[in-house]
Order: sequence, then C-alpha cells, then structure tokens
Amino acid sequence: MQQGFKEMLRKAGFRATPGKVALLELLQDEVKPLTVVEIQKKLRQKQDTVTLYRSLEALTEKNLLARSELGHGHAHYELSVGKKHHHHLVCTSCERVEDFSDPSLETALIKAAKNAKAFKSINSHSLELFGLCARCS
Amino acid sequence: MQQGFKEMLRKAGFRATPGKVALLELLQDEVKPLTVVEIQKKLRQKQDTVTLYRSLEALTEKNLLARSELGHGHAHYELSVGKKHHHHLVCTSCERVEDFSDPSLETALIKAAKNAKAFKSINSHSLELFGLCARCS
DNA sequence: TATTACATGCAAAATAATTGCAAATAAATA
DNA sequence: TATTTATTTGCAATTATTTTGCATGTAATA
Repeated sequence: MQQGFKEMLRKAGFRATPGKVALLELLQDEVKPLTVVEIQKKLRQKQDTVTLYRSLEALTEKNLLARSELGHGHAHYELSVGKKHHHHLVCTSCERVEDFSDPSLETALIKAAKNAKAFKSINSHSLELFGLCARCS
Repeated sequence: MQQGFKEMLRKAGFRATPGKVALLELLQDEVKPLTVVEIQKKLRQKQDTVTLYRSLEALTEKNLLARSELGHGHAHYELSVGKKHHHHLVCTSCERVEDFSDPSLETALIKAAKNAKAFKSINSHSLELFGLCARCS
C-alpha cells in the first residue's frame, strides 16, 4: 500500500516524503480517530511536533485526512480515503470512541444540506453522539 | 428574566451568583455560539477567566448550556434552555455560523441513536455542516 | 547531477485550558 | 437577623495545545 500512498500524496500536490507516508500508514491501521499526542507516540518521536501539526493540517485541507472534535479540547484525526463515511459515538465518561453509520441518517443529512439555503455549498459535515458506553454505564 | 435564571440555577444545584446570572443573561441575547474570549469581552472583564471556564463547564454539564466545536480549535457555548434544538452551518472561509434545524433530520438522528447498540445511552449530539456562506462563495 | 520549490527541525511564543489554595459569599439554620 | 457551612470566586502558577519564523534539508524535475 506504500506505493498507493505515495501516489496519493503526489496527486494531492504533496511530496511523498517518508514522514507523510508513515503518517498515512499509521492511520490506516487505526479504527478510531487519534490525537496528535497519540500519533506522536506511535511514530516513536521520529517526527518533530511542528512538522506533524503541519502535515495534519495540510492533509486535512486536501481531504486525505478528516479532523474531528470530540469535545475533549483537542483535535482528532483519521484517514478519510478508503473508508466508509461514518460518524462517532463518544463516551462522556471514559472518552471511548466508536464509529457508526446509518444509511437513512445519511440520506436525511444530504437532504438537509440541500435545504441549507443560507449557504451556497456544503462540503462536509460532522456528527457526534454523546453518551455512555456499555462499560461505563 | 433575571428571576427565571436564578431559579433555574438553583434547580440545577448551583448558587444564583451574580456571575452565573450575568453569563446566562449574556448568552440569552446571542444568536450564535460564543468563544470563551468573546464572552469575556462582553462581560467586560468583570469575571476571572478561571471562574468563567469553571462556570461554563459546570453549566454545560447540567445542560443549561451547550458546547459546540466548530472546527476552530476552541470551544463555543450557547444557551440551551428555551431554545429550539438546532445544529450549525459553519463557513470554512469566514467562520460565520448560522443555526439550522430540520425535523426529518431530527427524527433520523433519534432513530440512529436508538440503534447505537454499542452504547447504553445517548444524552446529546452535535452536528455541524461545513461549507461556504453566500457572501464567501 | 544540478536546480528549485516544498518539507522539516529547532527555538520561541501564542493560545487554550486546568489545578491548588485561600478568601469571599449565597443559602441554610438557628 | 446573626451564624454557620458549603459552594464559588480570584489569584498565581502550571499544563496542554497549536502556531510562527527562519535556516537547513530533500523530493521532484529537467
């Protein structure tokens, strides 16, 4: 898949640097959005914090990554290419995060976006459900 | 309405302090979620920053306020009592925020929440649509 | 291989949020 | 109304998160 990520980066206007490739590979193996600190740990400090922030920002801008705010006071990132569009269930007690998706909800969202007359275009959306996970309740 | 807020605070287990009452009154007059800094300016520095953070946290916990993350890297707060449940349209160019609500979307959301079997209970949700407002596009 | 524009690392700083503790005060009680 | 008590507040300090400037390094291109 390494080759795929390299090509993907170039198509998006980036250089296929080891750092960015490693970042994408790392996120590919994750099932939930990671914080900057979590990503850093998994990369074993091989990348400067500033570089990581800049990469995350740039890749998010080009929609290779998706940023989500889960009410924890810091951003979370996940790979957005090659993944089914989904939303998040967030446990307000332990911060556990699970993905979920719902076809009829998706339909309703697209319809709602079309009705948003105050805006000319809707490019993305984020939806989080907050509650208690099975373990915490 | 001051009396109403005082009672509301006591019912939620708080003291009806001038600070908290002023905070609720301030947010009542707003049509969009405010950041901590914006709230501070409007309160004219009559409250310590720490106290403000603590009040916002506590009132959000009791659902008198609603916190929303709008992709700006910091929290936003608005009054949740006495307001119709709604979501946000966020302009990714100028950061303009508009409310919107959609009954059929709401139905779909509630249904989706019920199907979230991984979680025992869903207490709240937040939905933001990101795009370009009429002025920016 | 040489060139060039993009990417990275380091230092520093800006922004955002939290903690501990003593003093102040709202609410309950006498 | 005076007293008591637990909550709330303010201050100082700290931690966490993100950003900026600039010199150096490196991927892509010719």
